[in-house]
Amino acid sequence: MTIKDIAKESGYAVSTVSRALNNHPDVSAEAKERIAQVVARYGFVPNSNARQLKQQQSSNIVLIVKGISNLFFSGIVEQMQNLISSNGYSAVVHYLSEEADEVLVAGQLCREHKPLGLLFLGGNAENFERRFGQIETPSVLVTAPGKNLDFPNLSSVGIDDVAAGREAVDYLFAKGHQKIGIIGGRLCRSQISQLRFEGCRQSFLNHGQELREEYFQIASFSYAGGYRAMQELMLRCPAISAVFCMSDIMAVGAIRAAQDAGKRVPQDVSVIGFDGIELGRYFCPRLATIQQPQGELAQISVELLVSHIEKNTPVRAVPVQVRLLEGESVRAL
Amino acid sequence: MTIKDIAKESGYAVSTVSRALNNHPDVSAEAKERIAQVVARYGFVPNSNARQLKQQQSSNIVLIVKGISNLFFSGIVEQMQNLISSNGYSAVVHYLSEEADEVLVAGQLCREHKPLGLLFLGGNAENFERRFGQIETPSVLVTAPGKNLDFPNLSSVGIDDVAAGREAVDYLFAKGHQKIGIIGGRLCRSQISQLRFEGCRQSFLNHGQELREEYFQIASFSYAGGYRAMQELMLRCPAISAVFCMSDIMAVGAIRAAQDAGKRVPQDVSVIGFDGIELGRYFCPRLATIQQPQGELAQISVELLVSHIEKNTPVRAVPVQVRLLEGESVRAL
DNA sequence: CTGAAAGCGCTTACAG
DNA sequence: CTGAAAGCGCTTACAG
Repeated sequence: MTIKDIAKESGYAVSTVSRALNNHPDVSAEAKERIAQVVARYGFVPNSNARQLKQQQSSNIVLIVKGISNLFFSGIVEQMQNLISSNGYSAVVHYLSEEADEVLVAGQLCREHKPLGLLFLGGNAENFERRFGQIETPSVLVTAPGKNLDFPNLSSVGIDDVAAGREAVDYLFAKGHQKIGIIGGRLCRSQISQLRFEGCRQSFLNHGQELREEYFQIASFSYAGGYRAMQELMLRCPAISAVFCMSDIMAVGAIRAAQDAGKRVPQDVSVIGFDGIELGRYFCPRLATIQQPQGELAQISVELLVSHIEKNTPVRAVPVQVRLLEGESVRAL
Repeated sequence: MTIKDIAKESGYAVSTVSRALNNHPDVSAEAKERIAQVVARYGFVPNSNARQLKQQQSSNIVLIVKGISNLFFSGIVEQMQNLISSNGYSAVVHYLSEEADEVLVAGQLCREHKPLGLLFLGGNAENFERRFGQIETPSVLVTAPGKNLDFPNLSSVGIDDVAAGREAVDYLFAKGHQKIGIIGGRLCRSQISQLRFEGCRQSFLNHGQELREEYFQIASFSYAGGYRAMQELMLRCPAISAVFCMSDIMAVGAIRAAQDAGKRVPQDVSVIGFDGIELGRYFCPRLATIQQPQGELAQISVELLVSHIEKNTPVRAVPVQVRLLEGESVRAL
């Protein structure tokens, strides 16, 4: 069943059928009607490969997501998909491992599939600096620091990771904690870890302390990563009374490790996470966390992208605000 | 940059370039070499729209997933993506809401994109009975009851939901519980809920009880759904000492509701979940649950699909086994 | 408002 | 082993 069959069946030429199918203005009401009937009768759907080949682009917006098991991202992806559909485009999700070079992959995807736009969830500024210049597709970098990235087709939306990291540790100091541990990603490999760590350092300085190396423990962004890191930290620095984890998932793992070591949270040790995923509000104890605004992130990114695609509006770097959720996992000393 | 440019640059005809690109046997080593160099120099990637249009099909295997926030599915999706890539195909994930008709959407996707194969994660037998006949693409129905579905291009892989539901409740009886509540999906709309419920009913009968209607509470498959359902249940049947939730996510919500009502889990009320997601092993208390074998489900489904595509092996209905994880959320009375 | 025709970038018989 | 040519199913100037 092709457009040719529809043409034959309806008595119109293929060009007219094509125009009717695409809602072009100059098609008579009668032609529209008759063609619609035939289309409906056969449940015809145009072959998108042919259409896209001809048009030299698809109607797809590709989401490039680093880490499928990232609960924080999956909440955003869900909302983005809805927004993209309601704008008349199709969302295609492409998952990458944490280590993959998202910009390299994006370049290949563009040549292969000619998407209309790209949404990067997570990503490293270094990769963008190195090879984003080759990509001409309108893009938005979401929840990754896009500062200093100056490309005519790259917007960014995200929080201030330094300020957010500082806020987390400030909160622990405000609650009277003095021995504060940090669990986060490898600084040389994860830019957000680096920035949040810098925020921690500032908070320590502001409170008259220096952030000693042994108080920081590297972990992968997973339950198991948080678990092992907390074990290490408790062993190495048993005096620690509070820990800041750079993701809620890590915080869940860390809390479990504390409990398995016979410590209660928050009575014996306090934990604050980062992201504000839904799980945190059901976990026991409810997670204290720095919440990123998922809804805003999704909405602003899609808006920026769509208006760039449709109206060629200039790119922007839009900051969004975090919010401290107190939860139940931090106690005042 | 097209195959034509590569042809010009390398001095060969487009047909030779195409053959070289696709690793066809009868291309001279020299031609292969020279063409590969040009391809590498320009970072050329063939336009997949053109290729797929010509070949009348893509190299895509489409995953149709009901519910993006379904943690149980996302674990499987991750593994499937790896397996699909390592078999030389590309995985495309398409998320649907719980209410969508997956078979209707699949039909459209097939006409539009001509995928090589379809993997359904979740789905309702009724939808398949009604319109799967129109789909000719090799397919596998994963983790949804495919019994009695007799199509020459539909395999299925999944657990025995009746037996699994029975096992969950049997376990609670074995631990001495007598007043047992059930939280699950709407029976008329969710087939797995129906089957698991039937298993519960059998367990009750085997233990000389009848499963009374008020002991069952409908919920959506979410944290919030489990939370509200547990509130209802505690209000309506305060004598209940144990609850079986038809998903781990629901169980997390239910436990939180119990604790917010001042009850400890498992001391005051026991909870067992279903699925065996990673979170359950870090939640406090560790979740008792009926674990579905994610790895096996992913592996067997992809194997069935690929061998059907490549060697036209006949379809099969493969059962997999669940495993009871005791966790810490159920106590013996 | 409608139709005939060119062409998007590939693949693949067919001929040599 | 290589090349010239047809054609996949669409869209879109162009002509009328």
